[in-house]
Amino acid sequence: METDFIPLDYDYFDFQGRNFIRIIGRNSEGKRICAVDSCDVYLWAILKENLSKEEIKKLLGKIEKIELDSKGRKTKVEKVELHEKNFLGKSVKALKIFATNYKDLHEIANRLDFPEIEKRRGYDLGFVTHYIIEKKIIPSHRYSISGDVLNNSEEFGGMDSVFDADFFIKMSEAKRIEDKKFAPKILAYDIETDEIKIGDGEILMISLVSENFKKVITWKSSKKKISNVEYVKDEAELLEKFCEYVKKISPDFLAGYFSDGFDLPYLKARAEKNEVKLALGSDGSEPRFSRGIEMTGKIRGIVHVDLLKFIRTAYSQYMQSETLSLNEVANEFLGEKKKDFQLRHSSKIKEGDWEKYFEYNLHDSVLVFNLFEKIWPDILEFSKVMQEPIFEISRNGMSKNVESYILHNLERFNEIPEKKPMHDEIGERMNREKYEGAFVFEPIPGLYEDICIFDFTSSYGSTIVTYNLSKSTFLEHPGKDFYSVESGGEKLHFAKKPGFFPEMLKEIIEKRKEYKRELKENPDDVLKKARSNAFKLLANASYGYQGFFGARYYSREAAAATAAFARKLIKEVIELIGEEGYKTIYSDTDSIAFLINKKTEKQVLEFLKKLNSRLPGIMELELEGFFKRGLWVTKRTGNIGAKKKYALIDKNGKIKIRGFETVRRDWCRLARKVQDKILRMVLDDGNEKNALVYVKEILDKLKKRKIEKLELIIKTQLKKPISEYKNVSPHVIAAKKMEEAGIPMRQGNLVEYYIAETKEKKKLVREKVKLPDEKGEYNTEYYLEHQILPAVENIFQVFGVELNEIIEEKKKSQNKLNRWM
DNA sequence: TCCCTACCGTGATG
DNA sequence: GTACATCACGGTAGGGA
Repeated sequence: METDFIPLDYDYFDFQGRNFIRIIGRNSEGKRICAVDSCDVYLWAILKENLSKEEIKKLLGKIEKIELDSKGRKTKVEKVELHEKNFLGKSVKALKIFATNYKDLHEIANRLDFPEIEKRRGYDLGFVTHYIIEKKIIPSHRYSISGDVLNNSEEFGGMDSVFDADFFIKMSEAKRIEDKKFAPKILAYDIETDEIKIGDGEILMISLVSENFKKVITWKSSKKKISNVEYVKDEAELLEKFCEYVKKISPDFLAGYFSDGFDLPYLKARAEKNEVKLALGSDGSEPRFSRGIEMTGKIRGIVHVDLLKFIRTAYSQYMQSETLSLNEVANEFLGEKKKDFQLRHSSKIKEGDWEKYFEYNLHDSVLVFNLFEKIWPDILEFSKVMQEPIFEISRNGMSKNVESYILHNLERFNEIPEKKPMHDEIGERMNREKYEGAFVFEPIPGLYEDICIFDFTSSYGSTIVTYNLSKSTFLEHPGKDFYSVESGGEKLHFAKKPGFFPEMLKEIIEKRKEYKRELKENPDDVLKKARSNAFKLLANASYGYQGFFGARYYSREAAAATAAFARKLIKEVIELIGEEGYKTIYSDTDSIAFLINKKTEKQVLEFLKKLNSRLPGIMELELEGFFKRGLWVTKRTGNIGAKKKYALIDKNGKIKIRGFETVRRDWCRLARKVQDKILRMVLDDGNEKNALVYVKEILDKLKKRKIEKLELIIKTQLKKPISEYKNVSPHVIAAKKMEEAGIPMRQGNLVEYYIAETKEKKKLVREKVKLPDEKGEYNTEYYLEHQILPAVENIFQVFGVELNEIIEEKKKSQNKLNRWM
């Protein structure tokens, strides 16, 4: 049989002592294909230098004789070949040692303790990754495959008859073909339960949403007929019905939100309690969970995607949302919110409210479904670019993604993969001293007019490429042709001969530029946008990757040198900008803000061109924008300019605020709103007059308690378990109070509280903490002194206005007035 | 008891 | 499973006066 096919889900099994890959995917007719394949299994033994032919031959003979008997599986080294390879850029002689089973590679590596062998590599990739590298069956691309169709065959122990697929193919050939649009079958799901802790309460309902399919399954409430709602007898039947629908719909993706950490483990736990099998897998198997800090739930044959995880790695740093709750994320991506419903224990839900609860539950799945469709192009491109299955790329952090990209591109450089760091090595790396990071210019506080901002495109990425900075190009002792830079009082040297890491990164940056250019011509091209985005993220993460202690290609020297070269260059550019007659007012890492000093925008752009022609390597400056005004303030402690805090307004009146309390979620809404408004007024008007009137109004309102309590709620994240805090800060007290109220608090939870008036005089803020629904009056003095004034004071200071004095004056005059009356 | 400083902790920038 | 360093600023802990 021959068919086209998009591989989506990969796993492997053993049959007669050998490894087989099982790939589930779909063809263009919408049929579900399960393809089985195998590949060579091997590891590398890198030989010491200057071994004679004789010695190598002898060694080969010894290795070929290795036999294993581990865990009842008898295997042996099948074949050994000698190859000319590269390892960390150096050419080496290496033995390719073939084995029967991937799981035996570790054991074989342990047996290779011959003095002729320098290093053993390539046995810690995982079989799926190894297979993809070996056979080039890259996830999410389209292939034409051929092979025998298995139908009730004895082969693989009769697996084909158990496995739910339209075709079960023993793959004999595969070739990549031109891609066309692929619309996967998605099923979104969401559960509602009585308790938050996994398995503690009953599952009340499950909602399922797919293309033209909406359903809530429940065993609660009287069986009033409501469209989309299906009633079952009890929780056990609910679980079985859920599995039944999943099987019937047979989706490519089962998508949830925080479903790795909640929905799926909850379902599993309740299934165990009810003694029901949660047969979600295509072969009737139950979901499997990985142990670890963060759980992941895998379903055989269906790709389980927890959207929260992908959103966290791919988007969160560029998002506006203050939390990654479904409500906020859906609002930002789709402009849709969750339905309003006050969640409570089922025993407290009145008969008439159940319908609302069902709607709420169903709508959550609708949001998840729509979210999936929205971010699907990015998921698909990530998978294609990193060449790993969607299950992995949707969960991996960016360091893992960078590493996947590297591993899948090593062969072009004839490179043997480096190993993962062992436990002790990770410890050593973590204990290493921090290196110096970016340069930040200390601004002189003030309101400035006519500002231009330049920044370096992919600054650190371009630096790595320009100066060839990587583990394999780092020179312990400088040789002939090298780049060098000073960092932390020592000189770091890197060979000029291009290394594979900078070379790969160069390709990434070039591709990113190419797709970005194409996107400019055709802004609606979703695919190009996704691809451009994937390469952008990859380029941006590569610097952090080299400094990351868990990286295979970790190089603190390369990371330190990257920061050092970037620091040096930006200082030189600031110098050049000054020589041209402009005045730099601020700079942070890769951007420079300067006054254009009565010159025209055209002149500035010409200067930019001139600058670019003088920059080394692939370093490139681009125009960030021209701005009408900009404001820089002092730090609250000391009279120097605050870094990482400024506000800009462009010619269209568009405002950009960085670092100010306005953009920080741990300040109350009132303080943030007032500061935001004042910044806007000051930037619009160019003076403080109107802003002053406004702030006085607000202060007045606050004193008269005309501000709603909701505006004064402070939100802070609990970053670790309550017991681990050394300092008992207000948010820790609030978290403790919530626990006492029966709300389990875990790290990552957002704590909300306000500061209240107290009968006795209390010194510490934490003694005045109350939960939002706790009775009490808000503490006007606190909000005045610790929220509003701190947020606006130094803005007025720029104009020589001391807000404190004005308030004091007012008090004095009022006192006088009182005396008169 | 008050005051000062070191340190903790969160959440920003890039 | 976990990319990096820099920075502002509120708050508490804890010592000295």
